[in-house]
Formats: sequence, C-alpha cells, structure tokens
Amino acid sequence: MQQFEATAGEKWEQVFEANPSGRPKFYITVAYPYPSGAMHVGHGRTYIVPDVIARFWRMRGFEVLYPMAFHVTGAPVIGISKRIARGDEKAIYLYRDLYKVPPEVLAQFTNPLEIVRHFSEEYQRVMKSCGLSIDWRRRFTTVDPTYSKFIEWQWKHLGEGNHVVKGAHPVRYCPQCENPVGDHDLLEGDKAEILKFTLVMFRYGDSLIPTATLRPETIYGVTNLWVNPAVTYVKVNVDGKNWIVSQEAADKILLQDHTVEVIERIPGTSLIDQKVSHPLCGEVPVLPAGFVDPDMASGLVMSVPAHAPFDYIALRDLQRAGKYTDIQPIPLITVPGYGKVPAKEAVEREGVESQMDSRMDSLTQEVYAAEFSSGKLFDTYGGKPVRVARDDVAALMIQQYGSTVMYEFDNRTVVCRCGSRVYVKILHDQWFLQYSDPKWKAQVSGHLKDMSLVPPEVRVEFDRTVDWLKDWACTRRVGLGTRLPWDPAWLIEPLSDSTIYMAYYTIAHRIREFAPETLTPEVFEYIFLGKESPGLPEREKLGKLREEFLYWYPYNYRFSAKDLISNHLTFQIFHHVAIFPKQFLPRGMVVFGMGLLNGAKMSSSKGNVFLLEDAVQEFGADTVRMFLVGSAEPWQDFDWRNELVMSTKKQIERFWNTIIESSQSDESDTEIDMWLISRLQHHIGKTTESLQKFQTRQALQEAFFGVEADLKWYRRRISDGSKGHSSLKELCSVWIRLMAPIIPFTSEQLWSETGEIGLASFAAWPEVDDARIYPEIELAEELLFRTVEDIESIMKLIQITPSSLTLCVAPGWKHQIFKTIARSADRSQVIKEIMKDENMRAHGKDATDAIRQCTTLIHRLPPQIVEAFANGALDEENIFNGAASFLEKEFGIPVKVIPADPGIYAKAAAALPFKPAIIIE
RNA sequence: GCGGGGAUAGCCAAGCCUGGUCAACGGCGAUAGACUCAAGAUCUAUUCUCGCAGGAGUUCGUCGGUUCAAAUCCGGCUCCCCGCACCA
Repeated sequence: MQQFEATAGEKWEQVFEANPSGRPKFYITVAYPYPSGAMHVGHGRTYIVPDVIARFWRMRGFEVLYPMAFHVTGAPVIGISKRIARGDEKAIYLYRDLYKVPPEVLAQFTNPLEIVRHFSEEYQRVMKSCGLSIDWRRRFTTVDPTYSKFIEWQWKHLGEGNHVVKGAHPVRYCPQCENPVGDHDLLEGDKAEILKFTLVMFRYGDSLIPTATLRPETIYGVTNLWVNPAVTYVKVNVDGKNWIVSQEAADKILLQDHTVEVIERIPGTSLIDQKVSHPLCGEVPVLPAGFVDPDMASGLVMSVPAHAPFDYIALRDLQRAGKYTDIQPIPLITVPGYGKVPAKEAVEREGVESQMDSRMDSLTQEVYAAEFSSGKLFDTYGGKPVRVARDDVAALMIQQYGSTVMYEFDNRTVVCRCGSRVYVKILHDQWFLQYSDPKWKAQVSGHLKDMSLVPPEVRVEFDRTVDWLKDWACTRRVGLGTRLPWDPAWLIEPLSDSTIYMAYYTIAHRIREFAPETLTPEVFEYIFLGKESPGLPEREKLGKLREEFLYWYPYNYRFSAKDLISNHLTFQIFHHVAIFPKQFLPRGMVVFGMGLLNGAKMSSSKGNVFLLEDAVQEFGADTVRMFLVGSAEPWQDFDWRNELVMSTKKQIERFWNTIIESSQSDESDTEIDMWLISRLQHHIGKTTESLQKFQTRQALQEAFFGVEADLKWYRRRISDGSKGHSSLKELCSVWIRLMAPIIPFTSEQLWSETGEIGLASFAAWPEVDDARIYPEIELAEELLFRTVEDIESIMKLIQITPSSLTLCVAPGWKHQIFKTIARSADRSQVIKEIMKDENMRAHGKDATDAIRQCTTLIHRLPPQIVEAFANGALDEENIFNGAASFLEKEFGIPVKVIPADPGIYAKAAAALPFKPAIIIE
C-alpha cells in the first residue's frame, strides 16, 4: 500500500500553496524546528496534528495557510560542530549511528552551517513524506539576509518603545576560551546554578573582611567569623579598598566588575582570635573552623550558630574543648515547628557529632528551607518574614554598609569542554527585554483573556508565566544570528528573534524579490503597520506584500509543545502586543503533550528515539499519522509502541478493503440502509465537532471506529450473499472524506479508485443532513440489537439445545407507564400520578411492579433512547416481525412474535417496553 | 520551596466538567474456536467473582462525607510525573 504514497506525493506538489482569495482564511503555525538532528516520531506528531487540522479546514472551504521555516540561530550547532571536529565519541555516535548521517556529509559538519543545512533539507524531505500540506514557497531560515532585515526592524521598533534596556548579567564563563559557555559546552556541572551571595563587610584594622552569605538577614545573630587556619589568605586592593579574602576568591572577584591587586599573603592562623566589627552586630571574634572552604565565594564566613547547623556544631566542638565558652548563639528568627534555637535542635535531633558528618548538608537545607518559607524575624529586628527581610537587609547593606554582590556556583565542579574551570563573570552592557515592565505585562494579560487556549487548563500556566517573567537577557556574544541594530557587537538571542516571525511567513515568498539592502525599517513599517514613507522601493510590489499580510494576519492558532509556555509562547504575545495593533494579535494557541517511547521519555541524548523517517519507511506515512493522531488527544502525552502501530496499519488495510468491496454494491436500498445513512449523519456531526475542538483522537474514534461498528451490524442485518446496497456507495464517499485529514494518502488513492473527481484533499467536507436522520428507525434497530444481545447471553447460559424462540412484547398499558415515567420531572411522585388512573388500578400489583421495573430500566438506558421512546410510537410487534427472518438466520431456529400473555408463558409477565420477554424452548 | 498535572481491571487507556446510558468505550496481551498441511494474517467468542434465563456480588490510589443513586461532587491522606528560564 505504500507504493501509492509516492503517487499522492506527486499529485500534491504545489497544490497547498495558499494565496489570498475571496474565501475566508485559516492560518495556523507551528513552532519552527531547530534542525540540529534527525526528526523522531515525537517531532512527527508536532507537525502532523496541525496538518490534520489544516486539511480539515481546507476541506471545509477555507483558504488554509500552513507554513514552515527553520530556526538556525543560536549556539548549539557551533558546539556540535566543534565536538565533531574534535572527534568526540558521543557526538559522533549520535550523528553517525543514530541519525545515520553519511560519512561524507558528516565530514562537513565541522562547519556549523552545514549541520543546519543538511538537517533542514532532511526535515523538509521527511515532512513531505508525511504528507504535510505545507506551502513550501514560504520556507526560510533565520539567518537569511532578508529575515535579518525583518529582525532589525522589529528590534528598532522595540528599542523605540523602551522595551529593551541595558544592564549587567552574570554568566558562566571560560577564561581559556574567553567566552560565555552554554549547557552544550560543559564537560560537567550543567545543573550548577549561579547563586547570589551578599558580601558582608567586617572591619579589621585598615582592611575589610567580606564574608559571603546567602542569608544577609542573619547578620543580627552573628557571634563570630570563621576562618580556616589551614588556608593562606591574601590582602588585596579591590576598587581602592583593602579586602582580605582567599586567593581563589580574588581570582573570581576580578571577573565580577572589580579591580583587584594582591598586596600580601596572610596565613589563616594570624587572623584567629582577632576582633572584627560590623555596625549591625558590633564587635565579634574570629574563630578557626575546618569546614570553611576557600573556594566557596570569598573564602570566609560569618557565624550564626542559632540558625546555621554548621556554625552551631563548629562552635560546640570548640566549646567542648573548653574554648570560647562565653559565646552563646543569638536567635533572631521564629519558625513554626522549631524552638528557640533551630540549628541546635536539628543537630541534636539527628545526633550529629561532627561537622564532617554527611548529614550536615541536608540538615542545613532543611533549616534554611523552613526558615525561608515560614520564618519571621523577631520584632526587635523588624518582625518581617524572612523572605522579605532577606532582600531588605541585603539592600540596606549595599546602600549603607559597603556590601556588594558576589556570584558563585552552588557546586564547584563546573568545567568547560576545553577542560578549564568555569567561573561566573559579569557581562557588561548586556541588553534586556524588559518583560518586568508592569505596563507591558498588563497589555499581555489583557490580550490573553481574549485568546482561545487549548486545552483550557493551560490558561493558569500562561497567567502565571506572565506574572513571573523577569527581564530577559536578549543578546549574546557567540552563535549564529542577527546583530543588534544599535549595538552590533551583540547578537540577538535565539528565543528573542523568534517572536513575531508568523507575520514574516505571510510575505516570505514575495520578499525574496527584493534586494536585502533595500529592506529598510520603513519598508516593514509599511508592510506590517501600513505606514507610508517617501522613497519606498517598488511601491507597487510592496503593496502585494501588504495585501498578503492583511489577508492572513492575525494567525488563528499556534501549535507548540507545552514546555514552551514558560518562554517562547509567552514571549511572542509580549512582542505582538508591543508591535501590532489589536486586530493583528494572535487568536489562539494549542499546547501539546510530550512523547514517550515504549513508556519511557523520548530523548535523543539517551538514544531513546524512533526516527520519523524509519517509522514512515517501516509502517507507511498514513499509519504513522493515524497512530500519532489517534492514540491520545494532542495535549496529552502519547506513547509509541510498535505493536500498537502495527494494529493501526491493519486498521487502515481494513478500511481500504472495505471501501473497495463496498463501492461495488448497487442493490436497491431497504430500511436498514436508512438506518445506516441516519447513523452516518451522527458520525459526520461528531467528527466535525471534534476536529473543530482539535480532538483528533475523538475524531478518529467517530470517523473510523464508529462507522466501522455500524458497518459490522449492517452486514449482519442484510441478507446472505449480498454485498450490500447502493447506500454503501454514499457511505464510502463520506467515509473517505472523513478520514482524509488523518490518512490523506490512502484517502487520495481511494478517492480516485472509486471514480470521484478531483483531489480528496480539496473535496468538500461532509455535512450533516438533518432530513436523513430517522430517529424511529434508529430506535427500532436499537431495540433489535439489544434484544439480540439478550438472546445471545441467555443461549450461552442455558444448556438445552433450543428449538424455537418466542418474543413476547409488552402490552400497551406498560408502554403508557414507561412514557409517563420517562416524561415526568419528579419521579418520586410518579407512582401516585399513574395510580390515579382507573385503568391502571385495574392491573393492581402488576401496575406497581411495572412502575418499579420501568423506573430501573429507564435509569439503565441511554437518555437519548428514553427520550426518543417517550416522544415517539414504537410498534414492537411489528419491528420484530419485520426482523423475524433475520433472527431466524442468526439463531437457526423458528421465531414467533406474540403479545405478552402470562396465561400462555409465565415469563411473559416480565415483558417490558424495550425489553420483550424471551422464551427459548 | 513555588506552580501545574495525575493515580481506572494483566498492560495502555476512555469516562470525571454536565452524578443514574458503568462491570466501566477502545486497544494490546492472553485463552478457545473457524480458516490453513503448517505458520502468519483474518474472523468469532471469552478475559473481576458467582450463576443451566437475560441476573447477583465486589471493584475505578486511600479514608471519610453529600445523595434515592458516586469512577464522576466535597474534605483529609498516600504516592507519581512535569516546569521554575538566559535556551532549543
């Protein structure tokens, strides 16, 4: 069956190119890929689900735009190419063995642009093989010169709107490479966080001793400083003042905005027992402690034994040796669940005896966390919660007491690929997108309210992200990208150059006709904002671009995986509101779940991936599509399992065979055909409704399994030897179209096989024909179906060989009771109501029994059936007589239908409406 | 820590918003039968327990509550997953 996928591919060449027309438009976009590796089936779903939606709306008569481009800005490919050049085994394995890059191509990967070039070609090829209905004329990459011009315009606009501001920014930095290092460039320590220490300045003679702390608010509880007697410290001149720090610290400070000059070496021992002072805690002594790490921040710490387990235990050790017995912990924070001195309590509870105990770190974590989340300073120190006081005190120290900030990793083993130690460096003149701006945030929140978000649950996540976003460092020194127009030393960071490119798609194919150097900001001001200015190049041609933009924008839906909510998806709303007027702002977003492979998370780095191309090769594109779209709703995580994919393949084969067989039927229709057509209307309605709500799984259930189940019953009902009636032809035509968005290759082929004109991809989507919904026929068929099920279950239980079947249908008065109950709103009153009727009273106990049984039955039947029953007439005897030959064929015994008469069969008394008494002899 | 999402039969998974269509859709796996020399594919049946008349009992993480009625609503508890950024 895969051979015709190539045929369909040819038919589709260029047909999905979308142009402004008189029809209504539907514009969807997907986050474009960063082509640094091969596509796996997880990527496949990201692009296939939107394709199903695109095909659906196209068939509904909309002009649908589904474009694609490639994001190649950023640093990862540079790291990859370096690693490949160096012969890094892991990288080579990934590209040569997992992604199956041919050796001659791999050899060129030493050039990063070759990597993205190779994989973007591969992406396009694989996307085509999946049948994605993309307008490929609009394809671009983010390093195209025209795209750079577009970015320059965008940033000029943002700059003028005061959305971009300058600041300093700490980064991981390799002194040997003289560059900031990203995650991809690290040998170890990729999870290390940059912590912000406050240096608390203690005065010591003519010098300052900066002690590093994450908890400046505890200054009020300082009893002493700790110095490691085994370490030799240095006296250095920092920005004109003398500091005493470790040698390691001196090196680090140098990278953090300070001038540093070493004056002399000072052995740790010479500091012991000296007095130092700070205005907020007075004079305190310097004590020795082995746990003080010269390679952590400044290399010296202040001691708050009441609240820091390390400090407490070090002091206790000294005091046990009889020293410094006059020093007492000074508590300053109350924490629920702890007494006066939390550090002491924690240490004693765990029975920790030594500062080298392995439990000390977790103990410290615990006390810190408790105090931060629920601690409060004593009233004498202001009474504020710790989380507030921390920032307040830090600010106070910086303003009044000469404190400064020092950045340091939380763990010390951060190593660059080059083998050199990585430090924290403060980058100057860093540019930030000011997402913290409350006015900007308010605009974004305001617009979010008007957006359609699918599934609705993600709305809270968006709201929270908008609330929480801080300024974003939006420029980089290294990588591929566009230079910042007013400060060309900087490159625009990759997430920041991908916020409004959906607007660029509208003109991508036409703007290529312009020389990049003619694309001034004024040109884009005109295209996107309609602002005329003198000297626009080729004004007439530009008008066409403006028309495209006006026709397509805003986009209707953007699709993306859910991990982009906290950055890209929210950023793009920020940028849209900053640049475009209200009528061009995004309309909606659909957020996707992640992919699993045999129950485990898909991950290229772990090798746990299934390449999309291999999947298409092995199973066929339609199978892959149907599986990815049908195994879970888009926003749910899906699990790729080969055995399930295999059964999907069989389903498609079944579909194919059914259509081919059925389209030959041409006997004239009977009542069962009316049933089939009537049922079909429901499937059309539900499939349409589901696809409108992006519920691809639900849509498939209706369009495929729903129709298939009906067909199964239909075949059972028609007489032996018949291939079916002419209604099947109609059903086939509808069925092919219902399935076309999901399995377009198969549908396209079947469409021409069955003699239909044109392409299935552009055929009209089936509409529900209300006039052909026949509730009575459906109800009658339902009655028959349920009765057959009952008969089967009885046959299974009884042991006799049946010789005849008798159906006893319930008398009219029971129908009357059933209807009365079904229609009544208050079912507790219904007994009285019915028994008012003299005719009913005449049945005595039978009537009350019937009422009880009918009530139970009504609760057990689907509400639609009860309603249909209540509102229509149902001649059960007639229905069963009509189906008698069917029943005889099914069970192979004579069938008789009679009114229920307990005089003949005792069981007949049990006959209820919709549930005839069944007598098997 | 903060925020979000979950827990359903051997496995995957629907249902939950809008309580009775629920012993609980669908699929995988398993078992039996038909077809076949055979295997595979396909089709049929069974797959919580009991039952020789369409039934009954016990189930939807756990404990409790509301209701004539709870997988579904409310509260407590236990456990699991994801995000917390300077980057695709």
